[in-house]
Amino acid sequence: MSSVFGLQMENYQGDLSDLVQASAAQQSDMFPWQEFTSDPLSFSLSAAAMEYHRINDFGDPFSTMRDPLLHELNGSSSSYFSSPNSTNDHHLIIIEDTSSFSASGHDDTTSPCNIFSRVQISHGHNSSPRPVQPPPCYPQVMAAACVSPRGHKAPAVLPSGMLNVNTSKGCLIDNTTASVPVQQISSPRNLGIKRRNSQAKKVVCIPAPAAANSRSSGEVVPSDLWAWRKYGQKPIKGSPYPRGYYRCSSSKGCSARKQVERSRTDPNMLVITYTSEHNHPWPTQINALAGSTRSQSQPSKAHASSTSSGPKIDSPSNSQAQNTAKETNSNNDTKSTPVKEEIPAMPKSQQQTEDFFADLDELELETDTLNLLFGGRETEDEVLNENKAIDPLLFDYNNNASF
DNA sequence: CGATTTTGACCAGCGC
DNA sequence: GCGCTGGTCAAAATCG
Repeated sequence: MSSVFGLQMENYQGDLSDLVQASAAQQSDMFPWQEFTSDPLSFSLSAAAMEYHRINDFGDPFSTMRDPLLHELNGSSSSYFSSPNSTNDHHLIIIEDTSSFSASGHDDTTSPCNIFSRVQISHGHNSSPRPVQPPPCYPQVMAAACVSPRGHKAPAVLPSGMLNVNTSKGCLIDNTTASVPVQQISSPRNLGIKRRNSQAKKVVCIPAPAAANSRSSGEVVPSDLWAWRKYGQKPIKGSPYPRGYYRCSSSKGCSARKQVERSRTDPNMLVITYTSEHNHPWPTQINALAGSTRSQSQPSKAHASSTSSGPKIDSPSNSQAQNTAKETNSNNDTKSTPVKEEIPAMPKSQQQTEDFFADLDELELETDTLNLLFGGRETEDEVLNENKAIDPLLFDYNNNASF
């Protein structure tokens, strides 16, 4: 299973998938990951959780990006998680990019340089990164973490709580030190693109869990904790894979959108582009249901083979689980649904990582403790922040401790 | 019946 | 100005 996660600037000049690859290569060059691969898992979930909370408590430009898959990438620090299994290391490298690249090669000058993040999980140190030249103004700050696949229950999900991202500070620094982006600002055409791409975007590159077992035309959409409704699909020039367009269905009026497409260079990778922000908190058990997709409302079916107990509709993570189940169900559907999440068979090499996620229970406990440490939140904003700070996936992990 | 997915059509921006 | 491409809309189909 591919193990590259990437969160990066949307407005990167060139193919996003290429960027993903480039990111992997660059990061490998920039950071001696192998030095981390031996780090015991104990390194730290707790430390990461602490850092995560610290980040969220002290604010972050991404904090407004309530997408659970995104905002959790906020933060500063370079915590790193390593799989106990060094032979199957999945390194989540979170990089915050300060630059603003236009997907069409133009600079988006309106976008704060630090509103985009880049997350990436490099392959294990055994893998040889491609000698790709990093794009201009590449992120100089990153955090790394080892993220194990969710296994058969939740593929391609970013364990938000596990992620630590560099704060905007690093980005700002990078931005100021970057020598490339400036030159991209001038073309009059940029203005047009700027208008179109004026909204902040985040690109998340994650492994396509269903690549191995999905339908040939199928696409695995890793679930995040939001409810998404597909409103379009378009073939993308230069890519054999269509791009799916989704909008948030958790709340009416929410302008949050995301695009899901496979990397043209690495079909095992999914490039998810998030646009706009959610104007509502994370899906609660109520709105998660309300906004859930058709398949999401089939928890019983989704978890039919699951050892978990009954439908899980009481947390955002459940929504996610349902999303995952949704994709799984799609395999059984006679109707062909190109864009579906699927639950990949867990590779043996990843089975060991289950322990890793099992440990997340402990992490959640620690998270709760941290919440206490950081004081109670009584105002609505505080509650909201807390909502953003707590990784719903952690709940999912707990609820699905059996996987 | 309500919500979602599918898919062709439409629109806007960009390159030539 | 025209064609290409990407993003969105909306009607029909689908599903529980």
